[in-house]
Amino acid sequence: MELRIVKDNRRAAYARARMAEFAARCRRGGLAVTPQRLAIIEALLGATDHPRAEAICAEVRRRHPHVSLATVHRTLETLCRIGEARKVTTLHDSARYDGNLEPHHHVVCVRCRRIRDVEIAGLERALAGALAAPGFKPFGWSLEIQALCDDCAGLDAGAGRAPKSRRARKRAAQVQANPA
Amino acid sequence: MELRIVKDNRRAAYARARMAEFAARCRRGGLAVTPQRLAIIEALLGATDHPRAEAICAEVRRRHPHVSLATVHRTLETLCRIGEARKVTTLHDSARYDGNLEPHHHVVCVRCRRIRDVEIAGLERALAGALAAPGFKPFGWSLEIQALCDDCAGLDAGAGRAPKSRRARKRAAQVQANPA
DNA sequence: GCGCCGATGATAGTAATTATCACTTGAGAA
DNA sequence: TTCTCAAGTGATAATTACTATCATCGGCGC
Repeated sequence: MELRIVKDNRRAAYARARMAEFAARCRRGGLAVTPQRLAIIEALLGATDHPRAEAICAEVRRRHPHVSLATVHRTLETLCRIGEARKVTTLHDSARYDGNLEPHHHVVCVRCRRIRDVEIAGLERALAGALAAPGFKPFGWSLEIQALCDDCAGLDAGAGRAPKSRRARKRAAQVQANPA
Repeated sequence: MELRIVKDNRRAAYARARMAEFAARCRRGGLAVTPQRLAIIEALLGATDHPRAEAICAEVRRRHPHVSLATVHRTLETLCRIGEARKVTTLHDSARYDGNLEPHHHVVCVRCRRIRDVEIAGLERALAGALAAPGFKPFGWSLEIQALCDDCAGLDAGAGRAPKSRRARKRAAQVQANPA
């Protein structure tokens, strides 16, 4: 298996294509198309460094100095919900530790924050030697599977009840649409 | 490729083995063996739910009610540094967003928090169908490669200078030993 | 053009770390 | 065993990244 760093220069065309259909996608997702949302998705598509909300906000403010950081936070979460963005740091709420040093991977319920260890037979072998990303010295790796656990999937299918995460109980409503 | 949830009942023996060599490993890492550290690694090895610092602290306090939450935070990071624990949430500092919806993966510099997109040819195909973890409804997945970027590796090899992350500049010193 | 409900800005509030610092203690030296 | 001292700890203040609240604004369906 071969690893290849994604080139930044591929991005311009991709960003243009995404911007072209953004308004339609918003409406399809039941969202109003606002100048803030346009500016935020544009800034996100223009960045290849997986920015934080603060960085997006700074970029957006170059043209729209009035935009609030709170709006940027809210909008980025909204974009993830309708599938227009991904959060790289799935469970960034709080640090989670693992005593298991054997090679293994994780299934994560994005709603209740449950994490289970899983083993994937053959994956180590298949990836061996493929992790030498140019410009980096790798020392570990792990596969993360984003999911809803059966309990949470049941809740979502039903009426939608409160999640158990710390920050943001309202996440309940948000996660609803994320897993297509 | 086949996925298998790691059974909790395997853990007791594993935990015992790890505890048996913990003191020696601490000394090898240049760390004092304190009752707090013993209690914390024991609590971590006794848990299969990838606990937060607060949960570890609660467990530890059942026997050592005086232990400080700050010590638990510090110790967990220390354990990661000497390789006795793993942090599941590699970049939990702050939320990072990605506008790239194409299937891809990430190389992460744990020191300067740089993230690059990478593609791994054949990985999608190899894993197809293998992600059905019993008890979960998966909707996404991604491989994370933990690394030092060349810049940071250079710094570490040299004298060890300040990192760029937000929280915790002292992390500089800590990361030093992690990538074996 | 009108009106409504979602969206936004400003700001206060919250939670998870992290820093600080005085005091304690593990562990090698004597 | 006792001594010494740097590493480790507890208590708590400080920081930071979000999240809630709420008055106001403005897309968008009519």
